[in-house]
Amino acid sequence: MVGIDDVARAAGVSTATVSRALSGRGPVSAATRERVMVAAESLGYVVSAAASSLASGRARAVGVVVPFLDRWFFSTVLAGISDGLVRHGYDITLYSVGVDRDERRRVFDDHVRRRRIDALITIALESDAEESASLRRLGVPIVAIAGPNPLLTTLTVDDLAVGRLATAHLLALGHRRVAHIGADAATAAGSTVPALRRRGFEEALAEEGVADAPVYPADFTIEGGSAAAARALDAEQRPTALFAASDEMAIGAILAAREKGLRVPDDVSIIGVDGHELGRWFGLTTVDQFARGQGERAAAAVLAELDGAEPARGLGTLPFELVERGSTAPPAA
Amino acid sequence: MVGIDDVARAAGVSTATVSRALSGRGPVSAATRERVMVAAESLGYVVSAAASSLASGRARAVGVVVPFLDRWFFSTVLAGISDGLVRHGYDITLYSVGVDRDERRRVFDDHVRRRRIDALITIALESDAEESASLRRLGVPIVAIAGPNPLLTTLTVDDLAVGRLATAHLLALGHRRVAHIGADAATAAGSTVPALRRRGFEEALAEEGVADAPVYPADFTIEGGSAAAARALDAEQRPTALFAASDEMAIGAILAAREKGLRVPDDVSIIGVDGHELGRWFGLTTVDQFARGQGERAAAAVLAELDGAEPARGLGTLPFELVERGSTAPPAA
DNA sequence: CTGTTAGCGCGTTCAC
DNA sequence: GTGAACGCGCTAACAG
Repeated sequence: MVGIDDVARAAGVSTATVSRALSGRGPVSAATRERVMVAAESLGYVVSAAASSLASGRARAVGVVVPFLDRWFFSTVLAGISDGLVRHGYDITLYSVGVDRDERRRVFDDHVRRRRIDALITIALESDAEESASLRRLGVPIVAIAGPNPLLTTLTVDDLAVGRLATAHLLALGHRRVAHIGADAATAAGSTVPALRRRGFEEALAEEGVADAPVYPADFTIEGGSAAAARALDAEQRPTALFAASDEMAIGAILAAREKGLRVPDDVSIIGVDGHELGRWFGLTTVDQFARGQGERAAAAVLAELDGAEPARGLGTLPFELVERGSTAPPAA
Repeated sequence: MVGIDDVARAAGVSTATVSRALSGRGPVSAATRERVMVAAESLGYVVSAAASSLASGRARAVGVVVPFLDRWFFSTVLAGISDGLVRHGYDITLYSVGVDRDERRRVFDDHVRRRRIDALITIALESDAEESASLRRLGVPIVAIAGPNPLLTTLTVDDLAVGRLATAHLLALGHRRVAHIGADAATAAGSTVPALRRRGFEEALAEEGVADAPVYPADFTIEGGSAAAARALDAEQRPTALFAASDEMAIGAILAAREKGLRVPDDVSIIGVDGHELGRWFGLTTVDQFARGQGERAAAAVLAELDGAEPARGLGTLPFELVERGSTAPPAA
């Protein structure tokens, strides 16, 4: 392997100078730098990340923790993160964790901790106090794309507002028999993304005096959305509108409606949340949350902190926007 | 930071013994190992990956290179890889590269090379001789999920056969006016996945004596598939069946057909390739290639080589299977 | 089975 | 602006 001393010899300087010239930290005359770079290039030298990291404490790598890799939202956010980070020369170390608490502990306390990373980004992890503390102990900037968490720097979509916006859209069209597809009663108690969207739904309805709107729990997949919608549409008092807490569920709902011979939006209006690329093909009205942009912003936030900026603890508010397509309309008279 | 000597002191042994006890390499008495592990646990010690990697040459990390993160096939394969690797204690370093040759060079020659990884998995990279050589020079096991490449260990789907299978299905149903949505003429010359699928299409038709089947180039997205299908279905001699080289394009084709008021499969049969989870919702007949399984197999192959197995150069053949759903049927009389 | 010792390859003081 | 020397934290011989 060609090492730093090979380059030093070839350039007729010391290893210290090579290090300075190549890393850009510390003073080196332009001429020397040039000679070093030429020598390094012609020898095909690249620093050893391990050695560099050990000696400097920096790693040029950012850890990213996701709960799922094969769901649209997460892979899209990840793509945004990658874009933002790669341009600045950072590598990504990927950690995929499930919901199992012990597995999560193991990933955080072993894998993440032993690998030197300069910063960490988590997506939709909803870390409790213990996990947050464990993360902070890593001693690196952390950006969590998740609900507000005073213990971490969070990039947050106001999902309560998202839920209200979607519901308000339905109400404004004149719907009063509305059902929700999303968090079940148990999780609704917490402040996870699904819980907040559901609560936004309930609050918006309450303000309008609409009571007893049913909620059909589902797991955020097309399949789950379809099954939940099927139940909703079979109800005695069939709802005239459905608010699904994700686009994948909303698409499932559209498919379920079609299977029942119901027309969207004539017989039932459907709105989702996400801005899934598939949405436009279904004419799905949705609240777009710009997933890719979230990843890019997380990357930018992390880079800013690495540049010495103060951690913007809990300040990052992410945009969202109602996108009206054809799946919602006033209820049939 | 708590280091190995803290543990050594706490356990009353040398650092070498701690290293041996914790890594499991080298002889340690059960009693000593136990004491070391307790000490490590109570101190919250974890090895420094950088130091360990520097000293041992191993990194407990595998690099994964993908061309896209936010397309179903790639994120699904990645999920499979992650599953397979994480269970064995390996971390994943993720590299996302575009098609730009210079960018690819930079990623491979700088990022991948400087970071110590124990192995590399590439997905759909179709590396030319130069890139393959550059990869081999890394000196670690490499598994490429891609077309056969004598320079690398490849896990290959026989895409020529896939193309033939899909086309044969259409022919067996009695279709003779068939069109393909996939590789354009320029790329069809090569031996990329799209090119092979297209050639399989052409060969199967030729054998059946069907000539001049049109090909409509598209970019493997729903949108591209939809646009290509729209052109195909507007043709003078409208095809009775469409073979799209990916499920996303096939879904686009179904949507395009619907928009034109054509019924699938009554007016036009459509078949895809992939096994995209969405397929079942569209009743899409397809050739499933078990994306997640591909990732798992790549992980297993890499782990086997790391365990000392011989690189199975170019032997890995991946399964595929015709999945008949409702989007194909005999042509209308 | 265990301890001692010498690096792994580089970044960083500190003098010059 | 540049070089010498030390040490980052750990593992791999080698002795014992």
